[in-house]
Amino acid sequence: MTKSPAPERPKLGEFLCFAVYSANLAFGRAYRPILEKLGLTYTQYVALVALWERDDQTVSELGEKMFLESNTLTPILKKLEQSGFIERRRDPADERQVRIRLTAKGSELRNHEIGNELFDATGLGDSFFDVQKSVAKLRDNLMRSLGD
Amino acid sequence: MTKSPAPERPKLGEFLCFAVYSANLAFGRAYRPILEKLGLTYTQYVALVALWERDDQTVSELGEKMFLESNTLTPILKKLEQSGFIERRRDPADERQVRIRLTAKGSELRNHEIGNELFDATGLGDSFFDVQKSVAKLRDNLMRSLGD
DNA sequence: TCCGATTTCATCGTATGCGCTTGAATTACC
DNA sequence: GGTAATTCAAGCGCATACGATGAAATCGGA
Repeated sequence: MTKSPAPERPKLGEFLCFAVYSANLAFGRAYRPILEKLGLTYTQYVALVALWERDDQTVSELGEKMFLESNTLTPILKKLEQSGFIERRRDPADERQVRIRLTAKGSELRNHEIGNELFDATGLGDSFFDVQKSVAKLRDNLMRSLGD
Repeated sequence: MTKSPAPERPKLGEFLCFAVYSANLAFGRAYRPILEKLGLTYTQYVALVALWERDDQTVSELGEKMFLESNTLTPILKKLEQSGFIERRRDPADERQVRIRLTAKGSELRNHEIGNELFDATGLGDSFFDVQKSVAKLRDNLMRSLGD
């Protein structure tokens, strides 16, 4: 959306949703060549970051942090398993759940300093953190508005 | 990425790219039920907004505004044509180019006030415009860093 | 003029996202 | 304690994104 009192002819450049959409495309393009060298896609990388934060999560837990459902996550996790970054195993205590664990190969990547070179590319300087917080808040507000 | 002096264990919640990624998911989910009623997907809607701003554009021109290439845009525009929102026609003066024009049906939607109800859902209040500008700037900086 | 380079759109294969549905396992409830 | 409801992962179809490639039209220099 644009703003509360909408202009007669809304312009793409005034849409917050489009700014977010296109910034996401830009991040995807910026990350791709970096992650490609490691044999990772962006979403796979996000899953690894979530697992570095806490290992041994179920698909749902991981999905909650990534804002994804199992139908999206399952194929991604299977790829990560094929590539040897993680292990997928049914929980013996509750066979409905699949627990995701990092392998040694998956843990190692943690020290790779993957996206740091992109800090400068954002060109935000000191406002980096403010923008990060604002966008996270925006996301949380939108997500909450869906749940009601 | 997170910040310049990286923490030992980067947390998902500190990533600007993840904030943008997940906010984009949230917008997609917020828009879906609204656009569904009109028989539009989000990307199709963006294409229409760009055409409302200026009608009769080539695929490349539209792609520049939407930050998309013809390989992504072509199937989307074909869908919009099938749905009767636009017309696709080769430019007689240069048969390489395909010109995109709104149909009457496509023009009408302009007055539909589509995303305005989402303004409140963002929960940003007065900072809405600042966030919009910051994220657009972020996108432009990232995109520029790719072009060099 | 002629032919190679460039431009423009389109096709193909891969990887998400998501709604819908299925199927297996567990829990709740009478 | 047996059946209904719930939970959880996964399968399927559709709609983007994008790199690589192809094909047609145009351009430009010898």
